[in-house]
Amino acid sequence: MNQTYESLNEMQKAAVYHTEGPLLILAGAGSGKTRVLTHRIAYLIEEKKVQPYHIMAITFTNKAAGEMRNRVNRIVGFGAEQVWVSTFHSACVRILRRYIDRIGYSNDFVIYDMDDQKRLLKDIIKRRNLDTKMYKESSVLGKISDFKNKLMTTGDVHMMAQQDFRQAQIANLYEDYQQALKKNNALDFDDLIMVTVQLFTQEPEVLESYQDRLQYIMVDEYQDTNAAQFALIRLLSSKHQNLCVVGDDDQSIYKFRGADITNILQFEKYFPNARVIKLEQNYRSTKNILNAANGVIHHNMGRKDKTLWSDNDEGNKIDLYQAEDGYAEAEMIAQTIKEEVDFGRADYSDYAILYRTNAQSRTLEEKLLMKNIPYKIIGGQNFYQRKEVKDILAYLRIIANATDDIAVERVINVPRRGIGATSITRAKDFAAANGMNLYDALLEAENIPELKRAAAKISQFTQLIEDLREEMDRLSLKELTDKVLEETGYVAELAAENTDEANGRIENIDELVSKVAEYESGTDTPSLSEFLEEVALVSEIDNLDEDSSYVVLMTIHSAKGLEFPNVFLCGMEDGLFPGYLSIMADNEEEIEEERRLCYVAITRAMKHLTISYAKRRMLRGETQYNIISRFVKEIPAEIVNSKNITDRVAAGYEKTSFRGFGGSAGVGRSGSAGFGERKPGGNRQFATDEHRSAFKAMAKKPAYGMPSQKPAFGKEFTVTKAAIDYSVGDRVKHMKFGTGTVLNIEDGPRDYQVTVQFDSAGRKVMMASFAKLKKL
DNA sequence: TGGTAAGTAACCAAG
DNA sequence: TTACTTACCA
Repeated sequence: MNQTYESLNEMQKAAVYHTEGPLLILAGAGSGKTRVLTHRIAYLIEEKKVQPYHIMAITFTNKAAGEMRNRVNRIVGFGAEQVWVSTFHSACVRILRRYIDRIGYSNDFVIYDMDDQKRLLKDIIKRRNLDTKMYKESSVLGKISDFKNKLMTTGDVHMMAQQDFRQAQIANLYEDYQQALKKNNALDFDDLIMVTVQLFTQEPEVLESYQDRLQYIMVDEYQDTNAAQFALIRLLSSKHQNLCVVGDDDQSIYKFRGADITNILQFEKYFPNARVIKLEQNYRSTKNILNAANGVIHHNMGRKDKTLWSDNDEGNKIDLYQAEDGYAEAEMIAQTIKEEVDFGRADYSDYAILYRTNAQSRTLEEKLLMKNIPYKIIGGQNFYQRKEVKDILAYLRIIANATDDIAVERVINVPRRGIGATSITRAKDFAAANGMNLYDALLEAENIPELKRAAAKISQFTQLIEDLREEMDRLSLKELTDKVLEETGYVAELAAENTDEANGRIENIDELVSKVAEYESGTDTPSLSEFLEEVALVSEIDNLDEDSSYVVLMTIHSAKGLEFPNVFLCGMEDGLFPGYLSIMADNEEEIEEERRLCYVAITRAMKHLTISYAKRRMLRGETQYNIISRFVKEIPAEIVNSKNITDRVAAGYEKTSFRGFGGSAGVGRSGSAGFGERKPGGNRQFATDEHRSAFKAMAKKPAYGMPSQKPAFGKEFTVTKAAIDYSVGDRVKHMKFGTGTVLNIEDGPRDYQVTVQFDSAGRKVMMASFAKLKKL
């Protein structure tokens, strides 16, 4: 036996050697599952002499697929590129591009993202004359997504709705939406999976050809699969039965997008002869970190019993900081990182800052910027979802697919051509009345009497598109894109604006052009539609580069599957994490999902975990007072090193921040709107020079060092204890939360801490002086 | 009829 | 705090 496999532990070996028949690998966090998967592929090829062509590995992100690909290449060498390593979505696109015409679609379909979906559905809701308050696109879209994830057709939904009026309306919307997609020659993300399943069920010989090809199938992050994905892999593997899934029920955190945890909990039911192997040895984290994670996750019921253990050192205790507010928390994090890097104890790339919601990134970003710490924010808005990028892509989409109404509507008046909402509506009505696509209607503009003067402008637009389309074959993709920019005058308009924001947008467009060029030179047979497809399927995490030296900021969701020597887990407050909604839901399952998320966060850390929370925090414009997260309390106290924030950054924080930069709530924030880095969108990464200039730009902003901020310990901090006229048991009224009962009053150093059980808003802990409670 | 200013609702997480 | 709708003016 090749010594490659000798480095594996017994359980890992068992998983690698079990090649025939269904196999469920329950792989705890950091237990080396990717290693097992790659070695398993190597083993199949080298020892079992399976043709690489017969092996498929499915992951959830392109990044994970790329990594697996590299690792397999490294172990196996020649032939490995034949292994099909892919995400669910790209695998389905590849299958559909080839065969979707068999079930009545066109092979050159486009892929709609969330934004496109919303636009499409919004229109449909309007056309059905429904109250847009009652039927919001996002919630209807959520329902439709659920239907598709469960493989429910419009017929199924109608059937289910029966005499439920609202449900029937939603079924109608679903039906209209599917029709509209088809008319636009488009599929949404969920369709990619569902339609592939439909293809396989309706066209057995297509299915069989894939079954014969894909004799060994492996699925990573199996706990995140939904019913449609499960159906897909079940179909594919049903002939040869060599399905190996790897997952961890404790890390199932995507219920909200349809992940069905029963896929993993009941795997043995679906595959009675399945072998189950548990990987419980963790190679990633210190004992303390692991114990913290175990302490938390053991509070969940209904999980497969397992306990992660480790041979690693005990390591440091978990640091726990309490901060006055979100700014102080961010300051602490930035300061700690800076000190440790300056001392040469670590590199910036050793750090990740994790949070529950994307909104938290702003404050952190601000503080990192001030301290010249290079960072990268993952998430928020994907590069390809930014307005200007989507606009240009829309032009390309129209050129590739004239039936794409959404793209047409998006840019028909961008840049301004004097074609207003009314004209567009009239054109759309005309198109709808005649069963045409919008673009075809536009071509007829001269013959639509209602359009009057707008007709000429519309013709100019269609002429522009027709010209571009005509040149398409003569030009490279890059040239075509340049041509679009030039002919539409898009960049020219932005350039004329000459604001920071407009210039940022131009930069993004330049970046798009280089991505086009990059794609073109890196592909044998580049095509516009393939480029658009790639663009539709990239995720934020895909462009995380481990080799660059920057601190990474991201949500816990994005962090799944990654690891970092040092992790900051911030915003650990009830109401933020676990989220307000999950607490309100009064449903233990929701809290359990949040708890799993917390488990994922903790287990990202290899050596050092720092948890922090703030006494008060600005959230969508108002200050909130939250108590420490219940999850923190579930970590065994003896491995927690509890510190007050001032211990850590006493000098740095109190002297510079309070006075100069407004560490207090309210001040400082206002400065963020204008500095140089504010190109619209999410991904920013700073080299030192950019930092410096951004810093300068920021320093100029009057908001910083505002005179209104009284010398240190202004009124924000030295609160005279309010004379309170209520006591425990009294009924009180709060401006926002309404009426409630006082549960507890604690005498704090600066103020009274009052716990109130509100009748509708739930339990809140607040400072008496801020809460301004009125006795009833 | 199209563009702009004030007013209002929203925010969890993502391929 | 921000993104988007409604009301209003040219």
